[in-house]
Amino acid sequence: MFPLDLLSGSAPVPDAAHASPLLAHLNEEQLAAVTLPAGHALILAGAGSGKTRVLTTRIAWLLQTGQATPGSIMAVTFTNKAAKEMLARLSAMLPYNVRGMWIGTFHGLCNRMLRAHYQAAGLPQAFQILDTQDQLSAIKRLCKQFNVDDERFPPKQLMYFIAGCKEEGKRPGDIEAIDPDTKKKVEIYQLYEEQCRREGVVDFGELMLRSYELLRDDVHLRQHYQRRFQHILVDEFQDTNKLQYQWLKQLAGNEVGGRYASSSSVIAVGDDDQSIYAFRGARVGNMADFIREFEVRQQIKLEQNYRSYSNILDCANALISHNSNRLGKNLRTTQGPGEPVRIYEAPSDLAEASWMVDEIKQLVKNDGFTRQEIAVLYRSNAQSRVIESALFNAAIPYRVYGGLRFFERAEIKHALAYLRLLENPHDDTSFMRVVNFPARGIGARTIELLQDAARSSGCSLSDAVTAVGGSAGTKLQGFVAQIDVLREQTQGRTLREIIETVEEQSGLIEHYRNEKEGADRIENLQELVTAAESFVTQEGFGRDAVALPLDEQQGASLLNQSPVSQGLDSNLPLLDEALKPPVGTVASMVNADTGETLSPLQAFLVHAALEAGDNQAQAGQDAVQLMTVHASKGLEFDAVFIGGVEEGLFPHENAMMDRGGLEEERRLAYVAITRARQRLYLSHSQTRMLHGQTRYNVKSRFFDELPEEALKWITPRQSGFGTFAPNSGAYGAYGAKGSEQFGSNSGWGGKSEVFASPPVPQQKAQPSHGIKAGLKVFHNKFGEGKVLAVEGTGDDARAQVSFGRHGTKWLALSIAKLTVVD
DNA sequence: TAGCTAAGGGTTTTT
DNA sequence: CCCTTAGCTA
Repeated sequence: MFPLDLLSGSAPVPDAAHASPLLAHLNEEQLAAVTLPAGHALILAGAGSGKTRVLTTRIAWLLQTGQATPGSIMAVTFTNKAAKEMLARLSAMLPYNVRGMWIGTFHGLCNRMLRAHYQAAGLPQAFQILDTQDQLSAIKRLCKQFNVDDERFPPKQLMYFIAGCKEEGKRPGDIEAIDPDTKKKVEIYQLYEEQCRREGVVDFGELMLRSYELLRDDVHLRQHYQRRFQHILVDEFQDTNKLQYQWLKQLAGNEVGGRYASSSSVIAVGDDDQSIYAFRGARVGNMADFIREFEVRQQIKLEQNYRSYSNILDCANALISHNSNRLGKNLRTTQGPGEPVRIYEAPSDLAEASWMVDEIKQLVKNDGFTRQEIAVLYRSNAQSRVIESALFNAAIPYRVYGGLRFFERAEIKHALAYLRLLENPHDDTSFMRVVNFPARGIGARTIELLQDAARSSGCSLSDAVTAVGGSAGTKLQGFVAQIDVLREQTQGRTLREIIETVEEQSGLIEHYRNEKEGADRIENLQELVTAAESFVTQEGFGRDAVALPLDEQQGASLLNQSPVSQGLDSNLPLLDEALKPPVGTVASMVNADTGETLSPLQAFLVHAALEAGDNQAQAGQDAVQLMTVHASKGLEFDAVFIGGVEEGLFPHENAMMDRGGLEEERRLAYVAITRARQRLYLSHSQTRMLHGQTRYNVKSRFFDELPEEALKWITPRQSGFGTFAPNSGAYGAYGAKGSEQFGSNSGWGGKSEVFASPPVPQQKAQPSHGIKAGLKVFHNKFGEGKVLAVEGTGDDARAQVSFGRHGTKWLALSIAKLTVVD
């Protein structure tokens, strides 16, 4: 579809590059990508093709060959994890400190830019960042204040609306609202913005949007950064949203007649087949737009896979080939076919889990797999429960990814709220969070009075306490006084001392000491102190910026040599911190206009908001890894189980609603499959407990899209058809031992329906229509389907029927003609 | 104001 | 089925 132009007509690669040990062991595709000549380029990096290696090696190569200086490079990633990995690999390759370089997440870099130019951006110097929780509570507060009907406008929905608008680059004034509902939402969006400005806070979307607007509207700043960043590298480009792409365009250079014909190079690295975040605003279309708008001539495909055996890759390739509008890519390996992909059909989710456990036991005992190299992946979190309990009962250590992260925990948020109030008493979100925690006898009524007072005088809650009379007012003033005392007490103390004092004096520690489940929370509060401590040392606080270690001096001199600086507008008061001697990330906290630095506490609060911390629970030793398919992206394991590969679940029924939903589900399956190095299991279950009721699922259509030659069905033959003895609730678990002797490409559980219809749940009264959950029925339009549930009686009776390809539908039995199939 | 009970709602998720 | 939240009562 697009011309693949491998280095043809390109500038000669500097000689030094060939001699460089950096480039050793790169394959042809990788080498081409690493040594791309200046100019915009797209690298289509397949799963397991060494994408991160290419990115980091490219940066190192640019620096080593003198084509770039550290200050002229910007590398953007999506997650902190990816940014950290890039930094770690780079610092291993380069002889100097890389922390001053502009390598980070979109939000991290926007934050850095806004800190440096807070005045131009119209922000207070020490603006705080709202995470999603904070944002929601801010919206709830606002809705209460302005009597917004939370039935018609649920705060969550308003939050999605506002975040969505910002991701599209839209301010309230940019939205064309015709219907009254949208008009109201825009009005609330406007009020929310005013509230944020009053309180001196920004949400995640605001970081991005404000930074974009700053570049768009300030020609000097824009030109400065455009001249500076000669090399822009973007990771996971398929996950960028509209605003992020626009932001990149501002940095990329001068738009001439709709084209980005600047001297800088934008290298976008991504994989359209692994785009799984459309639901949160990611636009795969940015890849095609990038090719068109930047007139990309250099496209390189990294298709050599270093992860999996070919049976696994054949499955992945075959599956994804069913998608349309792909940029086109086929993974290959030199590793040979390896083992077949095993497919298992279970009678129930319980049996599926218990089969997994047996199989895992075998893998560890007989096949030499380590537990931490075994992953169980699932489409939705709800599936983890059965698997967890099966693993738990078998005493197999496991670790579940996802859930609350460290800085999102309630006790941590409470402590942070106190800390934020020390910095900014007008932070009403933080005020509300802790004004009555631990309990101080300040209840809803008092808060209402306070909010009324604050609104009528247009001030913050903290300033309004004197306006509330009576004992309520006394209590409120007591709280504010307590914060003031804390601020006084912690003046000039180290970060560690500040946090310890706050945790103790606020009464948080005491409160959790009296709570029965409080021990963990106290431990976390102590962990917060530790986290702050390592933040201070790692990030370079407390060090004398003048006494730079040798590596940093080298880095500094390199940075100062930057030829880019000559092109910069010296009349601008701005100075990029990376052009000055770097002091770790602290440098990013230097305010370029005034030279002021954020205090360690301020910087730590920014860090806490921007990086929610580890996403994984107890870092147990050698544990089986459990996670959603989404969470598995970017990871790899020796053995992978993908459970619940069923219609309605994977592909998920809700995903089928929106356009392109099925294709995103398929990409999701593609991501899941390509996680496996050696062994891959796909399983589906005939019955599954969901929302308290048993559902009958047919196996996923994705099975039909896999190549038979690479598969092996391992469902054991049952003694007769008694698997579904009517009214029997429990199904025995199957031992994996010897199960494979039944495996064949066309055998049990394959293309043919093996098991009889599911059992009919026992019912007290038989409805007259004769439709019952579990029955197989026929519909003139949708064909054969399975009844999942029946509701109501008489003319109101309706049934939920899963029609496979046509999805799951609710049908009124008085209207729809359903006939029962044997 | 705090603690309990009923009701509602339940893809996927990073910053 | 199970968790979160809202509303109600002591």
